[in-house]
Amino acid sequence: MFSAFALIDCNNFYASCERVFDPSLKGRPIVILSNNDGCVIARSGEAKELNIPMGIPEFKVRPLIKKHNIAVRSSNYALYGDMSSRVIETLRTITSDIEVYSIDEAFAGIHARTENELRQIGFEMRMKVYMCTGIPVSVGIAPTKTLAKIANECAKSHESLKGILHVKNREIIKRMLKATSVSNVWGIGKNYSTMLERNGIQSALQLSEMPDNWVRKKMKVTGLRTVLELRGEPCLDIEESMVHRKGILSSRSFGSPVTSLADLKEAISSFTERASEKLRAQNSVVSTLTVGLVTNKYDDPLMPYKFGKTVNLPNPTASTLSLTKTASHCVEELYDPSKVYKKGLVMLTGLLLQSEVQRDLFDEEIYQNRDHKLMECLDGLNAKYGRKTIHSASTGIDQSWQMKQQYLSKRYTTRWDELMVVRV
DNA sequence: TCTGGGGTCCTAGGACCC
DNA sequence: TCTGGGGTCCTAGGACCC
Repeated sequence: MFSAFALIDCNNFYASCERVFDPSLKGRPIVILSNNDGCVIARSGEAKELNIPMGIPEFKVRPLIKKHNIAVRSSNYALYGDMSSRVIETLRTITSDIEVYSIDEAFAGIHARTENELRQIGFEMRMKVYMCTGIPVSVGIAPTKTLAKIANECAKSHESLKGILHVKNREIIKRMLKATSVSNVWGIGKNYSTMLERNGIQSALQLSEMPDNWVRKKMKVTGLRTVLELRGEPCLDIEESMVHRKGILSSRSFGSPVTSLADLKEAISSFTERASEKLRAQNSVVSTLTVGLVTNKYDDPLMPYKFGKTVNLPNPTASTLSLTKTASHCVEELYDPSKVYKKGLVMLTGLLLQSEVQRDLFDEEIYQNRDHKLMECLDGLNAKYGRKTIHSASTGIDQSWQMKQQYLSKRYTTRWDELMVVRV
């Protein structure tokens, strides 16, 4: 029996999603902007070729966009999220051993009787996902996750490989690592690659040949794991369920600068509502809430621009009502009328499973008793009739702080009223 | 004019305990 | 001059990912 790790990665995922529903975009360069239409966060192959950098503010490439008639879209997470689940569902028909790693990537454990069959499985994944969803994917297959990541990169960048690379023996692995720069290794970020290059280490192969204790000292245990994986020794396994997150963050830049306390409270209420929905979705309660307000960090780089307040909750809860109240108090304490706010955030940490919570001896109106049923009812209605059917009045009506989404495409797969129209 | 939004893991150091 | 020794828990911050 032969086993290996496969990494399945959607090619230019956001751009590909837009293309599935708008064929006029085929062959045309596309960029997708971050929330609030701030930065470029995804590009089609054509846009990459035009040297539009990842993460660049949109206004800096506006001339280029005009010049090359580049299509621009706001992030449409309703669409991308749904397409992502369809890709995963398709993969699950091939193997159940799947770890959803991000919105556009999944690891799979694959097993076969021959080496050749492993590669066949990769082909099947690629074909089937494209047929069922219209999304092109690349597949890298290798003895460890870290090597599968690199194999995937190669599969994507070398046309002759037709979107799939299976590295099975030492020779091929060595060749691949020699051609991979250390900064492109999964787990090696900007800081480590600068440090490594200072020490004369440029390729992934060189890194894999460094002594264990040196790596351990310079890059901690996580770095050592990466190196072992490069040598073909698996340290990371497929993690099938990541159901319970350890922290929940809900934050947004405002569509336009906010100065009034009332607007801030609305915005923070709205973020709190969203965060507590996520909290209840994983059957947890929270014991620590942090509210943050952010001003423009580019105004004066020497001045503080982040202001936060953290509250430990005596009774862990998942009630939107009680969390919103606490968050509002935090805003009142943080608020400075002389400041112009750009962004707000709500962070929930110290999450506990609801079933594990210790009840407070003296508090009779704890979450389990009172708000729990109300929240259940509210979540039920929103699940049935769509998000925000019922929501807290404290989140405001006109929501002038809402983010900009000037170039949003339709939610083709999740809204009846936004279905694609086909002419006959 | 204009600069994203989520997450994870690990470690060092302080607080506190006996 | 000199100030125990061994733990645990928590938090902040740094590193990374997409």
